[in-house]
Amino acid sequence: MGLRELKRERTRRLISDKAFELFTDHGFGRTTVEQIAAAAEVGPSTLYRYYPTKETLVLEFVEDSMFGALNWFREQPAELDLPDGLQSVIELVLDQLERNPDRVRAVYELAGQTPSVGARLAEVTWRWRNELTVELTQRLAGDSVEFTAALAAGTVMNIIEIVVQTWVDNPDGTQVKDLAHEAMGLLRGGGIPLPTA
Amino acid sequence: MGLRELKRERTRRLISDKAFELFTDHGFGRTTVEQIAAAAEVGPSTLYRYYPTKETLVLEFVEDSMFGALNWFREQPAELDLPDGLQSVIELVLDQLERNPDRVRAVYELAGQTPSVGARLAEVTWRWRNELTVELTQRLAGDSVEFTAALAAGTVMNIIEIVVQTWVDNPDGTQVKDLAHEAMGLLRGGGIPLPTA
DNA sequence: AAGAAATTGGTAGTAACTACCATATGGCTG
DNA sequence: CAGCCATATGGTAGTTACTACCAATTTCTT
Repeated sequence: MGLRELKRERTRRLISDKAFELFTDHGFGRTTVEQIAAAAEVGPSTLYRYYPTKETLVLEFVEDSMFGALNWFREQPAELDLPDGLQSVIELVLDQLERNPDRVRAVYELAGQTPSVGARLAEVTWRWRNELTVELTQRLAGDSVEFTAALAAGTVMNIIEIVVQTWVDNPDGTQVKDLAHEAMGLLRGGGIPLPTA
Repeated sequence: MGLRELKRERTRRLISDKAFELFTDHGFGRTTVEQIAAAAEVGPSTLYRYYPTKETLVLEFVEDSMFGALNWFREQPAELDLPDGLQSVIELVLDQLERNPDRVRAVYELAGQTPSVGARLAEVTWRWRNELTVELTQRLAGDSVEFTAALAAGTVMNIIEIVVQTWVDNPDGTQVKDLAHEAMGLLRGGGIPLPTA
Protein backbone atom coordinates (compact mmCIF):
# COMPACT_ATOMS: atom_id res chain seq x y z
CA MET A 1 0.00 0.00 0.00
CA GLY A 2 1.40 3.37 -1.02
CA LEU A 3 1.86 6.33 1.26
CA ARG A 4 -1.07 8.02 -0.39
CA GLU A 5 -3.63 5.41 0.62
CA LEU A 6 -2.10 5.20 4.06
CA LYS A 7 -2.58 8.89 4.64
CA ARG A 8 -6.11 8.64 3.32
CA GLU A 9 -6.97 5.96 5.84
CA ARG A 10 -5.36 7.96 8.59
CA THR A 11 -7.24 11.20 7.96
CA ARG A 12 -10.47 9.28 7.40
CA ARG A 13 -10.15 7.63 10.76
CA LEU A 14 -9.03 10.84 12.41
CA ILE A 15 -12.06 12.74 11.15
CA SER A 16 -14.42 9.95 12.16
CA ASP A 17 -12.96 9.68 15.66
CA LYS A 18 -13.02 13.41 16.30
CA ALA A 19 -16.58 13.57 15.04
CA PHE A 20 -17.69 10.86 17.45
CA GLU A 21 -15.95 12.61 20.29
CA LEU A 22 -17.83 15.82 19.59
CA PHE A 23 -21.14 14.08 18.91
CA THR A 24 -21.11 12.14 22.16
CA ASP A 25 -19.91 15.12 24.17
CA HIS A 26 -22.16 17.85 22.82
CA GLY A 27 -24.78 16.05 20.72
CA PHE A 28 -25.18 15.65 16.98
CA GLY A 29 -27.23 18.79 16.45
CA ARG A 30 -24.96 21.00 18.46
CA THR A 31 -21.83 19.99 16.59
CA THR A 32 -21.10 21.75 13.31
CA VAL A 33 -19.13 20.31 10.45
CA GLU A 34 -16.69 23.17 10.80
CA GLN A 35 -16.00 22.18 14.38
CA ILE A 36 -15.30 18.61 13.33
CA ALA A 37 -13.01 19.77 10.54
CA ALA A 38 -11.17 22.05 12.92
CA ALA A 39 -10.77 19.26 15.49
CA ALA A 40 -9.37 16.95 12.83
CA GLU A 41 -7.20 19.77 11.49
CA VAL A 42 -8.52 19.58 7.94
CA GLY A 43 -10.51 22.01 5.88
CA PRO A 44 -14.29 21.59 5.68
CA SER A 45 -13.81 21.01 1.99
CA THR A 46 -11.65 17.98 2.68
CA LEU A 47 -14.04 16.59 5.22
CA TYR A 48 -16.87 16.67 2.71
CA ARG A 49 -14.75 14.68 0.29
CA TYR A 50 -14.54 11.84 2.80
CA TYR A 51 -18.03 12.09 4.22
CA PRO A 52 -20.64 13.58 1.92
CA THR A 53 -23.13 14.13 4.74
CA LYS A 54 -22.88 14.61 8.46
CA GLU A 55 -24.89 11.44 9.01
CA THR A 56 -22.41 9.21 7.18
CA LEU A 57 -19.91 10.20 9.85
CA VAL A 58 -22.08 8.39 12.36
CA LEU A 59 -23.06 5.37 10.30
CA GLU A 60 -19.85 4.34 8.57
CA PHE A 61 -18.95 1.61 11.04
CA VAL A 62 -22.37 -0.02 11.10
CA GLU A 63 -22.66 0.20 7.35
CA ASP A 64 -19.25 -1.39 6.83
CA SER A 65 -20.07 -4.16 9.26
CA MET A 66 -23.30 -5.03 7.50
CA PHE A 67 -22.07 -4.80 3.93
CA GLY A 68 -18.86 -6.61 4.74
CA ALA A 69 -20.90 -9.65 5.67
CA LEU A 70 -23.06 -9.24 2.60
CA ASN A 71 -20.00 -9.16 0.35
CA TRP A 72 -18.73 -12.34 1.95
CA PHE A 73 -22.04 -13.97 1.13
CA ARG A 74 -21.83 -12.81 -2.46
CA GLU A 75 -18.48 -14.54 -2.88
CA GLN A 76 -19.74 -17.94 -1.73
CA PRO A 77 -20.13 -20.72 -4.32
CA ALA A 78 -23.52 -21.18 -5.90
CA GLU A 79 -23.94 -24.58 -4.26
CA LEU A 80 -23.83 -23.05 -0.79
CA ASP A 81 -26.55 -24.36 1.49
CA LEU A 82 -28.77 -21.34 1.98
CA PRO A 83 -29.89 -21.88 5.58
CA ASP A 84 -26.28 -22.34 6.61
CA GLY A 85 -25.19 -19.36 4.56
CA LEU A 86 -27.82 -17.09 6.06
CA GLN A 87 -26.87 -18.16 9.54
CA SER A 88 -23.27 -17.29 8.73
CA VAL A 89 -24.33 -13.90 7.43
CA ILE A 90 -26.08 -13.15 10.71
CA GLU A 91 -23.11 -14.27 12.74
CA LEU A 92 -20.70 -12.31 10.58
CA VAL A 93 -22.63 -9.09 11.00
CA LEU A 94 -22.84 -9.58 14.74
CA ASP A 95 -19.15 -10.43 14.96
CA GLN A 96 -18.23 -7.27 13.13
CA LEU A 97 -20.45 -5.14 15.35
CA GLU A 98 -19.07 -6.77 18.49
CA ARG A 99 -15.61 -5.56 17.56
CA ASN A 100 -16.61 -2.10 18.68
CA PRO A 101 -19.51 -2.27 21.15
CA ASP A 102 -19.09 1.30 22.34
CA ARG A 103 -19.34 2.62 18.82
CA VAL A 104 -22.47 0.59 18.13
CA ARG A 105 -24.13 1.80 21.28
CA ALA A 106 -23.22 5.38 20.46
CA VAL A 107 -24.65 5.00 16.97
CA TYR A 108 -27.97 3.74 18.27
CA GLU A 109 -28.01 6.43 20.92
CA LEU A 110 -27.55 9.12 18.30
CA ALA A 111 -30.06 7.47 15.98
CA GLY A 112 -32.64 7.54 18.75
CA GLN A 113 -32.04 11.18 19.56
CA THR A 114 -31.65 12.65 16.08
CA PRO A 115 -34.32 11.97 13.45
CA SER A 116 -32.05 12.45 10.46
CA VAL A 117 -29.58 9.93 11.86
CA GLY A 118 -32.35 7.46 12.65
CA ALA A 119 -33.65 7.83 9.13
CA ARG A 120 -30.26 7.17 7.58
CA LEU A 121 -29.74 4.14 9.80
CA ALA A 122 -33.10 2.77 8.74
CA GLU A 123 -32.18 3.42 5.13
CA VAL A 124 -28.91 1.52 5.45
CA THR A 125 -30.61 -1.61 6.79
CA TRP A 126 -33.34 -1.24 4.19
CA ARG A 127 -30.79 -1.11 1.38
CA TRP A 128 -28.91 -4.01 2.90
CA ARG A 129 -32.03 -6.12 2.91
CA ASN A 130 -32.76 -5.21 -0.71
CA GLU A 131 -29.31 -6.21 -1.85
CA LEU A 132 -29.54 -9.47 0.08
CA THR A 133 -32.85 -10.07 -1.69
CA VAL A 134 -31.18 -9.62 -5.07
CA GLU A 135 -28.42 -12.04 -4.16
CA LEU A 136 -30.89 -14.61 -2.86
CA THR A 137 -33.04 -14.32 -5.97
CA GLN A 138 -30.10 -15.44 -8.07
CA ARG A 139 -29.47 -18.43 -5.83
CA LEU A 140 -33.03 -19.63 -5.73
CA ALA A 141 -35.08 -21.59 -8.24
CA GLY A 142 -38.73 -22.42 -8.45
CA ASP A 143 -42.00 -20.56 -8.13
CA SER A 144 -42.41 -17.20 -6.44
CA VAL A 145 -38.66 -16.76 -6.28
CA GLU A 146 -38.96 -13.02 -5.77
CA PHE A 147 -41.28 -13.37 -2.83
CA THR A 148 -39.31 -16.19 -1.28
CA ALA A 149 -36.07 -14.26 -1.54
CA ALA A 150 -37.61 -11.10 -0.15
CA LEU A 151 -39.21 -12.91 2.79
CA ALA A 152 -35.99 -14.71 3.61
CA ALA A 153 -33.94 -11.52 3.41
CA GLY A 154 -36.50 -9.68 5.51
CA THR A 155 -36.42 -12.39 8.14
CA VAL A 156 -32.63 -12.29 8.32
CA MET A 157 -32.74 -8.54 8.71
CA ASN A 158 -35.38 -8.83 11.42
CA ILE A 159 -33.26 -11.21 13.43
CA ILE A 160 -30.23 -8.98 13.21
CA GLU A 161 -32.13 -5.86 14.15
CA ILE A 162 -33.88 -7.50 17.08
CA VAL A 163 -30.66 -8.95 18.43
CA VAL A 164 -28.76 -5.69 18.07
CA GLN A 165 -31.58 -3.71 19.59
CA THR A 166 -31.76 -6.03 22.58
CA TRP A 167 -28.01 -6.01 22.87
CA VAL A 168 -27.59 -2.24 22.92
CA ASP A 169 -30.52 -1.84 25.31
CA ASN A 170 -29.11 -4.16 27.97
CA PRO A 171 -25.39 -3.77 28.39
CA ASP A 172 -23.84 -6.88 29.91
CA GLY A 173 -26.91 -8.92 29.04
CA THR A 174 -26.96 -12.21 27.18
CA GLN A 175 -24.30 -12.84 24.57
CA VAL A 176 -25.31 -11.72 21.10
CA LYS A 177 -24.80 -15.14 19.63
CA ASP A 178 -27.13 -16.66 22.20
CA LEU A 179 -29.70 -14.00 21.44
CA ALA A 180 -29.48 -14.82 17.76
CA HIS A 181 -29.98 -18.51 18.44
CA GLU A 182 -32.96 -17.73 20.61
CA ALA A 183 -34.56 -15.68 17.86
CA MET A 184 -33.91 -18.32 15.22
CA GLY A 185 -35.26 -21.02 17.53
CA LEU A 186 -38.47 -19.08 18.06
CA LEU A 187 -38.93 -18.66 14.34
CA ARG A 188 -38.35 -22.34 13.57
CA GLY A 189 -40.47 -23.44 16.52
CA GLY A 190 -43.49 -21.71 15.06
CA GLY A 191 -44.45 -19.86 18.23
CA ILE A 192 -44.75 -16.56 16.42
CA PRO A 193 -48.29 -15.35 15.76
CA LEU A 194 -48.42 -14.90 12.00
CA PRO A 195 -51.30 -13.38 10.07
CA THR A 196 -53.79 -15.97 8.90
CA ALA A 197 -53.23 -16.84 5.25
CA MET B 1 -66.01 21.25 12.68
CA GLY B 2 -65.30 24.96 12.93
CA LEU B 3 -64.17 27.16 10.10
CA ARG B 4 -60.70 27.23 11.54
CA GLU B 5 -60.10 23.51 11.20
CA LEU B 6 -61.72 23.52 7.79
CA LYS B 7 -59.35 26.12 6.46
CA ARG B 8 -56.45 24.30 8.03
CA GLU B 9 -57.34 21.10 6.18
CA ARG B 10 -57.76 23.05 2.96
CA THR B 11 -54.40 24.79 3.02
CA ARG B 12 -52.71 21.60 4.17
CA ARG B 13 -54.07 19.72 1.21
CA LEU B 14 -53.35 22.59 -1.15
CA ILE B 15 -49.73 22.74 -0.10
CA SER B 16 -49.32 18.99 -0.36
CA ASP B 17 -50.89 18.84 -3.82
CA LYS B 18 -48.86 21.70 -5.22
CA ALA B 19 -45.72 20.15 -3.80
CA PHE B 20 -46.42 16.84 -5.51
CA GLU B 21 -47.08 18.60 -8.76
CA LEU B 22 -43.73 20.33 -8.62
CA PHE B 23 -41.87 17.27 -7.39
CA THR B 24 -43.15 15.02 -10.14
CA ASP B 25 -42.65 17.68 -12.81
CA HIS B 26 -39.21 18.94 -11.91
CA GLY B 27 -37.88 16.50 -9.33
CA PHE B 28 -37.52 16.74 -5.57
CA GLY B 29 -34.09 18.28 -5.58
CA ARG B 30 -34.91 20.89 -8.16
CA THR B 31 -37.94 22.17 -6.31
CA THR B 32 -37.39 24.69 -3.54
CA VAL B 33 -39.64 25.20 -0.57
CA GLU B 34 -40.15 28.77 -1.67
CA GLN B 35 -41.50 27.59 -4.99
CA ILE B 36 -43.96 25.30 -3.27
CA ALA B 37 -45.08 28.05 -0.95
CA ALA B 38 -45.51 30.43 -3.86
CA ALA B 39 -47.53 27.84 -5.80
CA ALA B 40 -49.80 27.27 -2.81
CA GLU B 41 -50.01 31.02 -2.23
CA VAL B 42 -48.81 30.90 1.35
CA GLY B 43 -45.70 32.23 3.01
CA PRO B 44 -42.74 29.89 3.51
CA SER B 45 -43.22 30.46 7.19
CA THR B 46 -46.71 29.01 7.02
CA LEU B 47 -45.62 26.04 4.98
CA TYR B 48 -43.06 25.11 7.60
CA ARG B 49 -45.75 25.16 10.23
CA TYR B 50 -47.64 22.43 8.38
CA TYR B 51 -44.66 20.43 7.17
CA PRO B 52 -41.53 20.70 9.28
CA THR B 53 -39.34 19.19 6.56
CA LYS B 54 -39.50 18.94 2.79
CA GLU B 55 -39.58 15.16 3.06
CA THR B 56 -42.75 15.09 5.16
CA LEU B 57 -44.46 16.70 2.18
CA VAL B 58 -43.80 13.51 0.26
CA LEU B 59 -44.48 10.97 2.97
CA GLU B 60 -47.63 12.24 4.66
CA PHE B 61 -50.01 10.00 2.77
CA VAL B 62 -48.05 6.80 3.27
CA GLU B 63 -47.46 7.61 6.91
CA ASP B 64 -51.13 8.29 7.53
CA SER B 65 -52.12 5.08 5.80
CA MET B 66 -49.79 2.99 7.91
CA PHE B 67 -50.47 4.59 11.25
CA GLY B 68 -54.19 4.70 10.64
CA ALA B 69 -54.20 0.93 10.50
CA LEU B 70 -51.99 0.73 13.57
CA ASN B 71 -54.35 2.93 15.53
CA TRP B 72 -57.25 0.72 14.56
CA PHE B 73 -55.31 -2.24 15.92
CA ARG B 74 -54.65 -0.45 19.18
CA GLU B 75 -58.36 0.07 19.72
CA GLN B 76 -59.23 -3.61 19.39
CA PRO B 77 -60.25 -5.54 22.53
CA ALA B 78 -57.55 -7.43 24.38
CA GLU B 79 -59.16 -10.77 23.52
CA LEU B 80 -58.64 -10.19 19.82
CA ASP B 81 -57.22 -13.20 18.03
CA LEU B 82 -53.75 -12.08 17.07
CA PRO B 83 -53.33 -13.87 13.75
CA ASP B 84 -56.68 -12.50 12.61
CA GLY B 85 -55.82 -9.06 13.91
CA LEU B 86 -52.50 -8.96 12.14
CA GLN B 87 -54.09 -10.04 8.90
CA SER B 88 -56.57 -7.21 9.28
CA VAL B 89 -53.77 -4.74 9.90
CA ILE B 90 -52.09 -5.77 6.68
CA GLU B 91 -55.31 -5.50 4.72
CA LEU B 92 -56.12 -2.15 6.27
CA VAL B 93 -52.78 -0.66 5.31
CA LEU B 94 -53.10 -1.97 1.77
CA ASP B 95 -56.67 -0.69 1.51
CA GLN B 96 -55.58 2.75 2.55
CA LEU B 97 -52.72 2.81 0.09
CA GLU B 98 -54.95 1.59 -2.72
CA ARG B 99 -57.14 4.65 -2.31
CA ASN B 100 -54.47 6.67 -4.07
CA PRO B 101 -52.29 4.44 -6.23
CA ASP B 102 -50.76 7.32 -8.18
CA ARG B 103 -49.63 8.99 -5.00
CA VAL B 104 -48.08 5.77 -3.69
CA ARG B 105 -46.22 5.19 -6.92
CA ALA B 106 -44.98 8.76 -6.94
CA VAL B 107 -43.77 8.41 -3.36
CA TYR B 108 -41.77 5.30 -4.14
CA GLU B 109 -40.43 6.89 -7.30
CA LEU B 110 -39.19 9.89 -5.32
CA ALA B 111 -37.85 7.67 -2.56
CA GLY B 112 -35.82 5.74 -5.11
CA GLN B 113 -34.39 8.84 -6.70
CA THR B 114 -33.70 10.98 -3.65
CA PRO B 115 -31.66 9.52 -0.76
CA SER B 116 -33.12 11.78 1.90
CA VAL B 117 -36.65 10.78 0.91
CA GLY B 118 -35.73 7.11 0.84
CA ALA B 119 -34.21 7.46 4.27
CA ARG B 120 -37.33 9.08 5.71
CA LEU B 121 -39.54 6.44 4.16
CA ALA B 122 -37.41 3.72 5.70
CA GLU B 123 -37.62 5.51 9.01
CA VAL B 124 -41.40 5.69 8.89
CA THR B 125 -41.76 1.95 8.36
CA TRP B 126 -39.13 1.30 10.98
CA ARG B 127 -40.99 3.38 13.54
CA TRP B 128 -44.25 1.74 12.55
CA ARG B 129 -42.80 -1.69 13.18
CA ASN B 130 -41.47 -0.59 16.54
CA GLU B 131 -44.83 0.72 17.66
CA LEU B 132 -46.53 -2.46 16.49
CA THR B 133 -43.97 -4.37 18.55
CA VAL B 134 -44.92 -2.40 21.64
CA GLU B 135 -48.60 -3.05 21.08
CA LEU B 136 -48.01 -6.76 20.52
CA THR B 137 -45.87 -7.03 23.61
CA GLN B 138 -48.79 -5.92 25.71
CA ARG B 139 -51.09 -8.46 24.12
CA LEU B 140 -48.77 -11.41 24.52
CA ALA B 141 -47.97 -13.56 27.52
CA GLY B 142 -45.35 -16.19 28.13
CA ASP B 143 -41.64 -16.54 27.63
CA SER B 144 -39.57 -14.39 25.29
CA VAL B 145 -42.46 -12.01 24.80
CA GLU B 146 -40.21 -9.24 23.54
CA PHE B 147 -38.65 -11.42 20.88
CA THR B 148 -41.93 -12.95 19.84
CA ALA B 149 -43.57 -9.57 19.48
CA ALA B 150 -40.64 -8.12 17.55
CA LEU B 151 -40.48 -11.07 15.17
CA ALA B 152 -44.21 -10.96 14.55
CA ALA B 153 -44.18 -7.22 13.94
CA GLY B 154 -41.16 -7.54 11.68
CA THR B 155 -42.87 -10.24 9.66
CA VAL B 156 -45.99 -8.15 9.23
CA MET B 157 -43.88 -5.24 8.07
CA ASN B 158 -42.00 -7.49 5.65
CA ILE B 159 -45.20 -8.69 4.07
CA ILE B 160 -46.50 -5.17 3.62
CA GLU B 161 -43.26 -3.89 2.16
CA ILE B 162 -42.89 -6.78 -0.24
CA VAL B 163 -46.45 -6.49 -1.45
CA VAL B 164 -46.24 -2.74 -1.91
CA GLN B 165 -42.89 -2.98 -3.64
CA THR B 166 -44.20 -5.59 -6.05
CA TRP B 167 -47.33 -3.58 -6.58
CA VAL B 168 -45.62 -0.31 -7.45
CA ASP B 169 -43.12 -2.09 -9.68
CA ASN B 170 -45.73 -3.76 -11.87
CA PRO B 171 -48.66 -1.50 -12.60
CA ASP B 172 -51.75 -3.50 -13.53
CA GLY B 173 -50.26 -6.63 -12.04
CA THR B 174 -51.89 -8.95 -9.55
CA GLN B 175 -54.28 -7.46 -7.02
CA VAL B 176 -52.61 -6.38 -3.82
CA LYS B 177 -54.81 -8.57 -1.68
CA ASP B 178 -53.85 -11.62 -3.73
CA LEU B 179 -50.20 -10.72 -3.41
CA ALA B 180 -50.60 -10.47 0.35
CA HIS B 181 -52.23 -13.88 0.50
CA GLU B 182 -49.46 -15.35 -1.59
CA ALA B 183 -46.83 -13.97 0.77
CA MET B 184 -48.65 -15.22 3.85
CA GLY B 185 -49.13 -18.62 2.26
CA LEU B 186 -45.42 -18.91 1.53
CA LEU B 187 -44.59 -18.03 5.09
CA ARG B 188 -47.02 -20.55 6.59
CA GLY B 189 -46.04 -23.22 4.08
CA GLY B 190 -42.47 -23.14 5.33
CA GLY B 191 -40.86 -22.83 1.92
CA ILE B 192 -38.69 -19.95 3.01
CA PRO B 193 -35.03 -20.76 3.60
CA LEU B 194 -34.45 -19.67 7.19
CA PRO B 195 -31.10 -19.60 8.95
CA THR B 196 -30.34 -22.83 10.79
CA ALA B 197 -31.06 -22.44 14.48
C1' DA C 1 -68.98 44.01 20.25
C1' DA C 2 -64.66 43.13 22.57
C1' DG C 3 -61.15 40.49 24.10
C1' DA C 4 -58.68 35.94 23.81
C1' DA C 5 -56.57 32.55 21.02
C1' DA C 6 -54.81 30.95 17.01
C1' DT C 7 -53.12 31.57 12.15
C1' DT C 8 -50.40 34.06 9.02
C1' DG C 9 -46.38 36.35 6.73
C1' DG C 10 -42.19 38.60 7.06
C1' DT C 11 -37.23 39.33 8.67
C1' DA C 12 -32.85 37.91 10.06
C1' DG C 13 -29.80 34.40 10.87
C1' DT C 14 -27.50 29.65 11.02
C1' DA C 15 -25.44 25.80 8.93
C1' DA C 16 -25.31 21.94 5.61
C1' DC C 17 -23.90 21.27 1.27
C1' DT C 18 -22.15 22.41 -3.87
C1' DA C 19 -19.17 24.15 -7.51
C1' DC C 20 -15.00 25.77 -8.55
C1' DC C 21 -10.11 27.06 -8.43
C1' DA C 22 -5.39 27.58 -6.90
C1' DT C 23 -1.92 25.23 -4.41
C1' DA C 24 0.68 21.51 -2.61
C1' DT C 25 1.90 16.67 -2.23
C1' DG C 26 2.98 11.87 -3.51
C1' DG C 27 4.20 8.68 -7.40
C1' DC C 28 6.42 7.64 -11.57
C1' DT C 29 9.71 8.18 -15.66
C1' DG C 30 13.61 9.88 -18.29
C1' DC D 1 17.82 13.05 -9.25
C1' DA D 2 14.77 16.24 -11.88
C1' DG D 3 10.64 16.95 -13.73
C1' DC D 4 6.01 15.74 -14.81
C1' DC D 5 1.44 13.84 -13.86
C1' DA D 6 -2.24 12.56 -10.96
C1' DT D 7 -4.31 13.30 -6.87
C1' DA D 8 -5.32 15.42 -2.44
C1' DT D 9 -6.07 19.76 -0.02
C1' DG D 10 -7.97 24.31 1.38
C1' DG D 11 -10.32 28.30 0.39
C1' DT D 12 -14.16 31.23 -1.67
C1' DA D 13 -18.72 32.20 -3.03
C1' DG D 14 -23.22 30.84 -3.33
C1' DT D 15 -27.65 28.14 -2.65
C1' DT D 16 -31.16 26.46 0.29
C1' DA D 17 -33.36 24.06 4.15
C1' DC D 18 -34.66 25.30 8.44
C1' DT D 19 -35.17 28.25 13.09
C1' DA D 20 -36.47 32.06 16.08
C1' DC D 21 -39.02 35.82 16.55
C1' DC D 22 -42.44 39.58 15.79
C1' DA D 23 -46.26 42.24 13.96
C1' DA D 24 -50.65 41.89 11.76
C1' DT D 25 -54.80 39.39 10.69
C1' DT D 26 -58.48 36.11 11.36
C1' DT D 27 -61.45 33.09 13.94
C1' DC D 28 -63.67 31.79 18.34
C1' DT D 29 -65.85 32.91 22.77
C1' DT D 30 -68.62 35.39 25.91
